Amino acid sequence: MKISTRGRYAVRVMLDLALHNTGEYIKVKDIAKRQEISEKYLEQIISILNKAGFVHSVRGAQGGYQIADDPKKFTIGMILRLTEGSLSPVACLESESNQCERCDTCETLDVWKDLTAAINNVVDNVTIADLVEKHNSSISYDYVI
Amino acid sequence: MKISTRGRYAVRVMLDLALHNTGEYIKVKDIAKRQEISEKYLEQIISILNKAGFVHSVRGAQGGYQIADDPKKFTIGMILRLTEGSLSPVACLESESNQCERCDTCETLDVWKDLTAAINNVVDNVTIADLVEKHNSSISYDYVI
DNA sequence: TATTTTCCTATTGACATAGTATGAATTATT
DNA sequence: AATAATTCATACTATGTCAATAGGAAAATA
Repeated sequence: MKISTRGRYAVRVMLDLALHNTGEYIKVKDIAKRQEISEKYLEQIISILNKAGFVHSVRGAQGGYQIADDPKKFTIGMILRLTEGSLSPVACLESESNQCERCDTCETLDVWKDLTAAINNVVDNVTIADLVEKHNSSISYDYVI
Repeated sequence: MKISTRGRYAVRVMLDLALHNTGEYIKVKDIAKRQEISEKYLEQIISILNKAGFVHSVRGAQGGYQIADDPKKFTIGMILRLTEGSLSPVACLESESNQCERCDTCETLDVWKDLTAAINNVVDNVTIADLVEKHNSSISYDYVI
């Protein structure tokens, strides 16, 4: 029941791009340095985000990445589902084709349905913008104290 | 983000033992047949339940297993945590020693905390007795219709 | 042309999952 | 006492995923 680094790093990449969205393109190298993540591994992860249109890229010197839309538009759920696949804790709830023959009489299925709903309810109601806001408010606390 | 067969089978074993709790000891072979799970694999899983005291066993001919207490006493969460380990989706929330150095400034940590709480809230509020009840009520529907 | 960057794909080591296999220990039955 | 039935313990295996690492091609800028 773990979210892999792939999914967690993807969220951090999106947040990093949102926080540093000055108009310039942001290099993987810089994200990797800030987030303390392997450059080469990050390349793979950001490539997933890129293919899905969550970020857009410019190649070559002075190239890099930008977040592709308003941070409000990206929920944690979207990012995790993209990078991790379905967040349902059992395969039977992913698609019709994954259903087993016991589904009709499965006494435990409702638990997994409730669990899936609870998970979705959390991750679909937090956006990158929320994390940006949280970050900014914690920054200003540092100032005040 | 998947619950493995180990955890899911463990829940089904506990439910099976609760449903067939006539006073006789129930053989792995019978559970395996009803649940369509490999006998040998089930042995390993029920052995975990046994060591934790969730079931108790009698060896030898006519031996087998019984659920060790009132089905109300066993939540899905207890069973899953026993067989799967922590249900927290990130390692940082499992124990002090798993915390990384970025914990203090980690903007995503709150999401994982909320997610953990949501998961726990579901699995800790469903007991084996609830599943028994659900099973019995669906049985009686079959009668009526 | 040289440099910087993204893009693409292959490979690797470690680990977990989902079993299978073998047999020892224990108890009831005959 | 012998046999059969059962749990208990441990080792093994095949497959897959994770978390990278590695090497270079393609594109854009300077």
